[in-house]
Amino acid sequence: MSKRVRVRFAPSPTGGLHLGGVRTVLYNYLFAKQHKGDFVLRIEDTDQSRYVQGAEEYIFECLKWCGMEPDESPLKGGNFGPYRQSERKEIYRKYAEQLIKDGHAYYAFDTLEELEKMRHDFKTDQNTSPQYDSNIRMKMRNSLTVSSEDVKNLLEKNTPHVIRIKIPGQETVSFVDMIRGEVHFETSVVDDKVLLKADGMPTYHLAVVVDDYLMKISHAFRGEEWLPSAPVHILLWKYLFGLENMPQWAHLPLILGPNGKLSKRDAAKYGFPVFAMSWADPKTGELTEGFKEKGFLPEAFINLLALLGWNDGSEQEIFTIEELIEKFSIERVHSGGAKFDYEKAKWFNHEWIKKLKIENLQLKVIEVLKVKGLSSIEDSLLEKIIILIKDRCTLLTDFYDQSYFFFNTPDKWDVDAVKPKWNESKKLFFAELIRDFELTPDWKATVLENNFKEITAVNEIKPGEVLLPLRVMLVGGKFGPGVFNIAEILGKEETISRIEKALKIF
RNA sequence: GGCCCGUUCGUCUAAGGGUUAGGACACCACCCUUUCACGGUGGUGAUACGAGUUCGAAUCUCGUACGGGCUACCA
Repeated sequence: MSKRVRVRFAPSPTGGLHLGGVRTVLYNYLFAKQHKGDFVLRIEDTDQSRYVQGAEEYIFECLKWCGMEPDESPLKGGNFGPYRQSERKEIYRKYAEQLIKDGHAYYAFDTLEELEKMRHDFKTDQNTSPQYDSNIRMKMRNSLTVSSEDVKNLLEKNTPHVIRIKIPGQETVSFVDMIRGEVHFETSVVDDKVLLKADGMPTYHLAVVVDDYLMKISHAFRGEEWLPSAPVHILLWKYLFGLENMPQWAHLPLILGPNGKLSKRDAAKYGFPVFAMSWADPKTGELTEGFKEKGFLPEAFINLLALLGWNDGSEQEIFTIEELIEKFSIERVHSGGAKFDYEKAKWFNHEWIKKLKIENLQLKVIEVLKVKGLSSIEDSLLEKIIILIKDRCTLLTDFYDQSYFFFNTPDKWDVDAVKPKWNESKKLFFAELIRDFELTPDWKATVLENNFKEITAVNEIKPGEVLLPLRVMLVGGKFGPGVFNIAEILGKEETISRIEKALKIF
């Protein structure tokens, strides 16, 4: 029988959560939900020098916004805690020492300067970045080269040291990746990675293996950048817990920017977000805008991310999270990296704005308008406006640009659009229009349009000649939905007052 | 440099040896629209290259080229 599905997302709290990270969460989440398994959030904060205040809370916020909350996490707890690696520090040393006892690891006392010297001294044209590996380890200062007596002494004197894995010299390490199939590595080109740092904290390599074991992780999905260190993890599994207990791996393709791996620089350079939510660096104060703040719906964000490297084989592109849970399959994830296309991302959002129920959309629009200083708008009024403009909105922020004129009487007009053809007969026309509107009992767009056309006919004016001026009078410029729809929503009093006000200027 | 992964329209991708190589975004044209959008119809546009296996290759194999990742007491 197969074991319970348990997956994890294991970010380190160092800053904004980017697209690739969210997609990794998503694939983990979909897989867990589809198999009625558990989705664990583990914080990998073993490098205190890179720890950033607030980054962990920020990650929780992002997952919440995306609607992918973990079943177990530092916040929520669970049966396999603690879920912060910094709080599990004591656990790792035991395993590292076990490895030493079994001859799979050793103490290394080399200082940072000595390591640097090694990299410099052994550097050749053939080997531009020498590694601490089976060829070099015997030339360094470690428990393989120093007498056991001296090692004991050094340890007793609390000499700073690390524990390194002893990678076998000639061995082929293979494993089956759920996306890539069988992958092989020669151990002769793998280096003796540090497992336990001088500060007693584990490195990623040790921590990921120990925690995946202790947390009973069944499937481990992570970014492709981890593929080169997979043999280290495989070997650790073999030495520590047995290959038969190892989770199944899947290395997800990278999400690329215009030039290689997507980065924060791309965001600044090309004007699209890379983080799920805005992130303010507490040190520099630098603010990077997120998809949420840019005006994306979480449904659309999830949807576009899911399709970046995966599809269900059909031509369907718009998926709800429920559909994704049902149809997702890790085997159909691509092996090649995907370049992020912001135009397509916006298209997804547009589709979702059209698809979303008005009630749901309304809540988001209220937020957007509030940010712009428009609050306490009557619900039924807002609903009418949303229905009228939603097809022309791609981002949630567009709802402001497409609707502010309903709430603010224009005080500036695109006079250039009107003035050149403005004349006395048009003035008279609008005077008559005002009189007509005042007497109109049924304030409906269709009625207004009919009356408008009748008056143009009587005055022998082409409707097109006065339609644009009317639009400019009502909204200030050459934009917006149908003029009579706008007038209907504005109401009789406001419509007439706007015409009168503009008439004084034109 | 070494190791690993990858390569179908500009971009995301479909096609489990036999299709006029399909769809979506973007782009272009036309239609709708007396604003701007939305929408509709159509169009331009791809199997990196070279060998092999096969009656037949985008699909399998090998090589080349190109792209990406890794090469820290970072994750």
